[in-house]
Amino acid sequence: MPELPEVETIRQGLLRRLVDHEIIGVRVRQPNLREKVEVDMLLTNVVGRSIVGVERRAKYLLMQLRPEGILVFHLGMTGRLWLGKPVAQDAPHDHLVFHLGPDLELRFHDTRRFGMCFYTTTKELPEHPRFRHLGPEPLSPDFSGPYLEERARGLWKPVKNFLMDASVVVGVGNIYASEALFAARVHPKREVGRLRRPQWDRLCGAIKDVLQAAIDAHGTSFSDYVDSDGRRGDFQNQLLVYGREGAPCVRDGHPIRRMIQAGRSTFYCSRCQR
DNA sequence: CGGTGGACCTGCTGGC
DNA sequence: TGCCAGCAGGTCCACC
Repeated sequence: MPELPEVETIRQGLLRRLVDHEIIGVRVRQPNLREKVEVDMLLTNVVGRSIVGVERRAKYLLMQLRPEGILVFHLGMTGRLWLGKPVAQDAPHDHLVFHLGPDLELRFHDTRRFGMCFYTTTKELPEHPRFRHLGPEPLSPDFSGPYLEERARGLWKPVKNFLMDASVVVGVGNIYASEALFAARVHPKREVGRLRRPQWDRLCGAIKDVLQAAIDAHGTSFSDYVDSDGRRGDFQNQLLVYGREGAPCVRDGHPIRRMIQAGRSTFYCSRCQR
Protein backbone atom coordinates (compact mmCIF):
# COMPACT_ATOMS: atom_id res chain seq x y z
CA MET A 1 0.00 0.00 0.00
CA PRO A 2 2.25 2.76 1.13
CA GLU A 3 5.21 4.01 -0.82
CA LEU A 4 7.64 6.60 0.48
CA PRO A 5 5.22 9.59 0.55
CA GLU A 6 2.59 7.68 2.50
CA VAL A 7 5.14 6.34 5.01
CA GLU A 8 6.61 9.84 5.38
CA THR A 9 3.14 11.29 6.02
CA ILE A 10 2.48 8.67 8.69
CA ARG A 11 5.89 9.39 10.24
CA GLN A 12 5.14 13.09 10.57
CA GLY A 13 1.79 12.38 12.20
CA LEU A 14 3.27 9.89 14.65
CA LEU A 15 6.15 12.20 15.53
CA ARG A 16 3.77 14.96 16.61
CA ARG A 17 1.82 12.72 18.96
CA LEU A 18 4.07 9.86 20.08
CA VAL A 19 7.15 11.56 21.42
CA ASP A 20 7.73 11.24 25.16
CA HIS A 21 5.10 8.54 25.55
CA GLU A 22 6.12 5.40 27.39
CA ILE A 23 5.13 2.03 25.98
CA ILE A 24 3.35 0.54 28.98
CA GLY A 25 2.32 -2.74 27.40
CA VAL A 26 2.07 -4.68 24.16
CA ARG A 27 -0.63 -7.09 23.07
CA VAL A 28 0.07 -9.41 20.15
CA ARG A 29 -3.12 -10.83 18.66
CA GLN A 30 -1.56 -12.30 15.52
CA PRO A 31 2.21 -12.82 15.37
CA ASN A 32 2.22 -14.34 11.89
CA LEU A 33 3.02 -11.34 9.75
CA ARG A 34 5.49 -11.31 6.87
CA GLU A 35 8.09 -12.07 9.51
CA LYS A 36 6.99 -13.70 12.77
CA VAL A 37 6.65 -11.14 15.55
CA GLU A 38 8.96 -12.03 18.44
CA VAL A 39 6.73 -11.41 21.43
CA ASP A 40 9.40 -11.99 24.07
CA MET A 41 11.72 -9.58 22.29
CA LEU A 42 9.05 -6.86 22.42
CA LEU A 43 8.21 -7.52 26.06
CA THR A 44 11.87 -7.43 27.06
CA ASN A 45 13.13 -4.54 24.98
CA VAL A 46 10.16 -2.32 24.18
CA VAL A 47 7.83 -2.37 27.17
CA GLY A 48 8.91 0.20 29.75
CA ARG A 49 10.77 2.34 27.25
CA SER A 50 9.80 5.77 25.94
CA ILE A 51 9.53 6.88 22.33
CA VAL A 52 11.90 9.78 21.72
CA GLY A 53 11.74 10.09 17.94
CA VAL A 54 10.17 8.67 14.79
CA GLU A 55 12.32 8.38 11.69
CA ARG A 56 12.02 6.75 8.28
CA ARG A 57 14.44 4.70 6.20
CA ALA A 58 13.08 3.50 2.84
CA LYS A 59 9.52 2.39 3.63
CA TYR A 60 10.39 1.44 7.21
CA LEU A 61 9.26 3.49 10.20
CA LEU A 62 11.82 3.64 13.01
CA MET A 63 10.68 4.51 16.52
CA GLN A 64 13.66 5.54 18.62
CA LEU A 65 13.41 4.31 22.18
CA ARG A 66 15.01 5.61 25.37
CA PRO A 67 17.27 4.51 26.86
CA GLU A 68 18.14 2.42 23.79
CA GLY A 69 16.81 0.59 20.77
CA ILE A 70 14.54 0.94 17.76
CA LEU A 71 11.06 -0.40 17.19
CA VAL A 72 10.74 -1.00 13.45
CA PHE A 73 7.55 -1.20 11.39
CA HIS A 74 6.97 -2.00 7.74
CA LEU A 75 3.42 -1.62 6.42
CA GLY A 76 3.67 -3.99 3.45
CA MET A 77 0.75 -3.52 1.07
CA THR A 78 -2.15 -3.01 3.48
CA GLY A 79 -0.61 -2.08 6.82
CA ARG A 80 -1.86 0.86 8.85
CA LEU A 81 -0.86 2.41 12.14
CA TRP A 82 -3.69 3.96 14.07
CA LEU A 83 -3.06 6.26 16.97
CA GLY A 84 -5.94 7.19 19.20
CA LYS A 85 -7.93 6.64 22.36
CA PRO A 86 -8.14 3.03 23.47
CA VAL A 87 -11.04 1.28 21.75
CA ALA A 88 -13.26 -1.23 23.47
CA GLN A 89 -13.16 -3.89 20.80
CA ASP A 90 -10.47 -5.20 18.50
CA ALA A 91 -11.30 -4.97 14.80
CA PRO A 92 -10.47 -7.86 12.48
CA HIS A 93 -6.83 -7.61 11.34
CA ASP A 94 -5.79 -5.50 14.33
CA HIS A 95 -2.65 -7.56 14.99
CA LEU A 96 -0.63 -5.52 17.49
CA VAL A 97 -1.72 -3.07 20.17
CA PHE A 98 0.79 -0.83 21.98
CA HIS A 99 -0.56 0.69 25.18
CA LEU A 100 0.78 4.21 25.69
CA GLY A 101 -1.20 5.40 28.70
CA PRO A 102 -4.80 5.70 29.84
CA ASP A 103 -5.79 7.82 26.84
CA LEU A 104 -3.60 6.57 24.00
CA GLU A 105 -2.84 3.42 22.08
CA LEU A 106 -1.17 2.53 18.78
CA ARG A 107 -2.72 -0.22 16.65
CA PHE A 108 -1.01 -2.08 13.82
CA HIS A 109 -3.70 -3.25 11.41
CA ASP A 110 -2.85 -5.24 8.27
CA THR A 111 -5.34 -7.19 6.17
CA ARG A 112 -2.87 -9.07 4.01
CA ARG A 113 -0.17 -9.45 6.69
CA PHE A 114 2.72 -8.48 4.43
CA GLY A 115 3.84 -6.01 7.10
CA MET A 116 6.50 -6.41 9.77
CA CYS A 117 7.32 -5.31 13.29
CA PHE A 118 10.58 -6.02 15.09
CA TYR A 119 13.05 -4.63 17.59
CA THR A 120 16.70 -3.93 16.93
CA THR A 121 19.47 -1.98 18.60
CA THR A 122 20.77 1.30 17.25
CA LYS A 123 24.15 -0.29 16.66
CA GLU A 124 22.80 -3.30 14.76
CA LEU A 125 20.41 -1.40 12.50
CA PRO A 126 22.78 -0.59 9.60
CA GLU A 127 23.87 -4.22 9.31
CA HIS A 128 20.41 -5.68 9.85
CA PRO A 129 19.48 -8.05 6.98
CA ARG A 130 16.51 -5.87 6.08
CA PHE A 131 18.61 -2.70 5.87
CA ARG A 132 22.07 -3.76 4.79
CA HIS A 133 21.43 -3.82 1.05
CA LEU A 134 19.29 -0.66 0.79
CA GLY A 135 20.26 2.01 -1.73
CA PRO A 136 20.20 5.78 -1.17
CA GLU A 137 17.18 7.81 -0.17
CA PRO A 138 15.73 9.39 -3.33
CA LEU A 139 15.43 12.83 -1.74
CA SER A 140 19.06 12.87 -0.59
CA PRO A 141 21.95 14.44 -2.53
CA ASP A 142 23.47 10.94 -2.87
CA PHE A 143 20.76 10.19 -5.39
CA SER A 144 21.73 11.80 -8.68
CA GLY A 145 21.81 11.31 -12.43
CA PRO A 146 25.47 10.24 -12.43
CA TYR A 147 24.75 7.75 -9.65
CA LEU A 148 21.93 6.15 -11.66
CA GLU A 149 24.06 6.02 -14.79
CA GLU A 150 26.87 4.33 -12.88
CA ARG A 151 24.55 1.75 -11.28
CA ALA A 152 22.94 0.93 -14.63
CA ARG A 153 26.21 0.21 -16.39
CA GLY A 154 26.20 -3.24 -18.00
CA LEU A 155 22.59 -4.03 -17.06
CA TRP A 156 19.83 -4.57 -19.53
CA LYS A 157 16.71 -4.83 -17.40
CA PRO A 158 13.75 -2.52 -18.12
CA VAL A 159 14.10 0.88 -16.48
CA LYS A 160 10.87 0.52 -14.51
CA ASN A 161 12.10 -2.65 -12.80
CA PHE A 162 15.44 -0.96 -12.14
CA LEU A 163 13.80 2.01 -10.38
CA MET A 164 11.79 -0.34 -8.16
CA ASP A 165 14.92 -2.21 -7.03
CA ALA A 166 15.55 -1.13 -3.43
CA SER A 167 19.29 -1.70 -3.78
CA VAL A 168 19.32 1.02 -6.46
CA VAL A 169 17.02 3.53 -4.75
CA VAL A 170 14.52 3.07 -1.94
CA GLY A 171 10.93 4.19 -1.62
CA VAL A 172 9.91 4.14 -5.29
CA GLY A 173 6.97 1.76 -5.58
CA ASN A 174 4.57 0.87 -8.35
CA ILE A 175 2.61 4.15 -8.45
CA TYR A 176 5.51 6.57 -8.37
CA ALA A 177 7.67 4.53 -10.75
CA SER A 178 5.02 4.96 -13.47
CA GLU A 179 4.52 8.63 -12.60
CA ALA A 180 8.25 9.46 -12.62
CA LEU A 181 8.82 7.70 -15.95
CA PHE A 182 5.96 9.68 -17.45
CA ALA A 183 7.28 12.96 -16.07
CA ALA A 184 10.72 12.20 -17.51
CA ARG A 185 9.24 11.02 -20.85
CA VAL A 186 11.10 7.71 -20.65
CA HIS A 187 9.44 4.51 -21.86
CA PRO A 188 9.14 1.97 -18.97
CA LYS A 189 10.65 -0.83 -21.08
CA ARG A 190 13.82 0.98 -22.08
CA GLU A 191 16.89 -1.08 -21.22
CA VAL A 192 18.87 0.76 -18.56
CA GLY A 193 22.26 0.09 -20.13
CA ARG A 194 21.19 2.08 -23.17
CA LEU A 195 19.95 5.20 -21.42
CA ARG A 196 22.21 8.25 -21.58
CA ARG A 197 23.07 10.92 -19.10
CA PRO A 198 20.33 13.45 -20.02
CA GLN A 199 17.69 10.79 -19.47
CA TRP A 200 19.18 9.80 -16.11
CA ASP A 201 19.23 13.44 -15.06
CA ARG A 202 15.59 13.82 -16.09
CA LEU A 203 14.59 10.63 -14.31
CA CYS A 204 16.41 11.56 -11.13
CA GLY A 205 14.75 14.99 -11.11
CA ALA A 206 11.34 13.50 -11.89
CA ILE A 207 11.60 11.02 -9.01
CA LYS A 208 12.51 13.75 -6.55
CA ASP A 209 9.76 16.07 -7.83
CA VAL A 210 7.01 13.46 -7.87
CA LEU A 211 7.85 12.12 -4.40
CA GLN A 212 8.09 15.61 -2.91
CA ALA A 213 4.78 16.67 -4.49
CA ALA A 214 3.15 13.51 -3.10
CA ILE A 215 4.55 14.18 0.38
CA ASP A 216 3.21 17.74 0.16
CA ALA A 217 -0.22 16.27 -0.72
CA HIS A 218 -0.01 13.80 2.23
CA GLY A 219 0.23 10.77 -0.06
CA THR A 220 -2.09 8.90 -2.41
CA SER A 221 -5.37 7.39 -1.20
CA PHE A 222 -7.37 5.09 -3.44
CA SER A 223 -9.96 3.33 -1.37
CA ASP A 224 -8.32 2.79 1.93
CA TYR A 225 -4.97 4.44 2.71
CA VAL A 226 -5.18 6.74 5.73
CA ASP A 227 -2.50 8.21 7.97
CA SER A 228 -2.16 7.65 11.71
CA ASP A 229 -4.90 10.20 12.38
CA GLY A 230 -7.25 8.57 9.88
CA ARG A 231 -6.82 11.25 7.22
CA ARG A 232 -6.73 10.47 3.50
CA GLY A 233 -4.07 11.80 1.14
CA ASP A 234 -4.76 14.00 -1.88
CA PHE A 235 -2.19 12.94 -4.44
CA GLN A 236 -4.62 10.59 -6.25
CA ASN A 237 -5.99 13.79 -7.86
CA GLN A 238 -2.57 14.59 -9.30
CA LEU A 239 -1.72 11.19 -10.80
CA LEU A 240 -1.13 11.59 -14.53
CA VAL A 241 -0.87 7.96 -15.64
CA TYR A 242 -1.32 5.50 -12.77
CA GLY A 243 -4.81 3.99 -12.83
CA ARG A 244 -5.76 6.04 -15.92
CA GLU A 245 -5.82 3.32 -18.59
CA GLY A 246 -7.71 4.56 -21.65
CA ALA A 247 -7.82 8.18 -20.48
CA PRO A 248 -6.13 10.79 -22.68
CA CYS A 249 -2.50 11.65 -21.96
CA VAL A 250 -2.33 15.16 -20.49
CA ARG A 251 0.52 16.02 -22.89
CA ASP A 252 -0.68 14.71 -26.24
CA GLY A 253 -4.15 13.17 -25.82
CA HIS A 254 -3.00 9.67 -26.76
CA PRO A 255 -4.76 7.00 -24.63
CA ILE A 256 -2.81 5.87 -21.57
CA ARG A 257 -1.90 2.20 -21.79
CA ARG A 258 -1.45 -0.48 -19.17
CA MET A 259 0.99 -3.38 -19.41
CA ILE A 260 2.43 -5.95 -16.98
CA GLN A 261 6.11 -5.79 -16.01
CA ALA A 262 7.57 -8.16 -13.42
CA GLY A 263 4.02 -9.03 -12.47
CA ARG A 264 2.96 -5.43 -11.76
CA SER A 265 0.83 -3.02 -13.78
CA THR A 266 2.68 -0.21 -15.55
CA PHE A 267 0.82 2.81 -16.95
CA TYR A 268 2.39 4.93 -19.70
CA CYS A 269 1.87 6.95 -22.86
CA SER A 270 3.28 5.14 -25.88
CA ARG A 271 3.57 8.38 -27.84
CA CYS A 272 5.44 10.78 -25.58
CA GLN A 273 7.48 8.26 -23.55
CA ARG A 274 10.43 7.05 -25.59
C1' DC B 1 26.35 -13.12 -12.26
C1' DG B 2 21.61 -10.91 -13.64
C1' DG B 3 16.65 -11.36 -14.38
C1' DT B 4 12.11 -13.46 -13.98
C1' DG B 5 8.25 -15.75 -11.80
C1' DG B 6 6.06 -17.27 -7.97
C1' DA B 7 5.28 -17.14 -3.08
C1' DC B 8 3.41 -14.95 0.93
C1' DC B 9 -2.06 -13.24 2.44
C1' DT B 10 -7.00 -11.33 2.21
C1' DG B 11 -10.65 -8.95 -0.01
C1' DC B 12 -12.90 -6.64 -3.67
C1' DT B 13 -14.78 -6.24 -8.42
C1' DG B 14 -16.56 -7.61 -12.75
C1' DG B 15 -17.98 -11.15 -16.03
C1' DC B 16 -20.73 -15.15 -16.86
C1' DT C 1 -27.45 -15.27 -6.40
C1' DG C 2 -22.97 -17.97 -6.91
C1' DC C 3 -18.50 -18.83 -8.65
C1' DC C 4 -14.15 -17.75 -10.53
C1' DA C 5 -10.49 -15.00 -12.53
C1' DG C 6 -8.00 -11.01 -12.02
C1' DC C 7 -6.40 -7.33 -9.42
C1' DA C 8 -4.24 -4.62 -5.30
C1' DG C 9 0.30 0.67 -2.99
C1' DG C 10 5.81 -4.77 -1.09
C1' DT C 11 9.52 -7.87 -0.63
C1' DC C 12 12.12 -12.14 -0.84
C1' DC C 13 13.99 -16.30 -2.81
C1' DA C 14 14.32 -20.36 -5.88
C1' DC C 15 15.32 -21.11 -10.30
C1' DC C 16 16.97 -20.34 -15.21
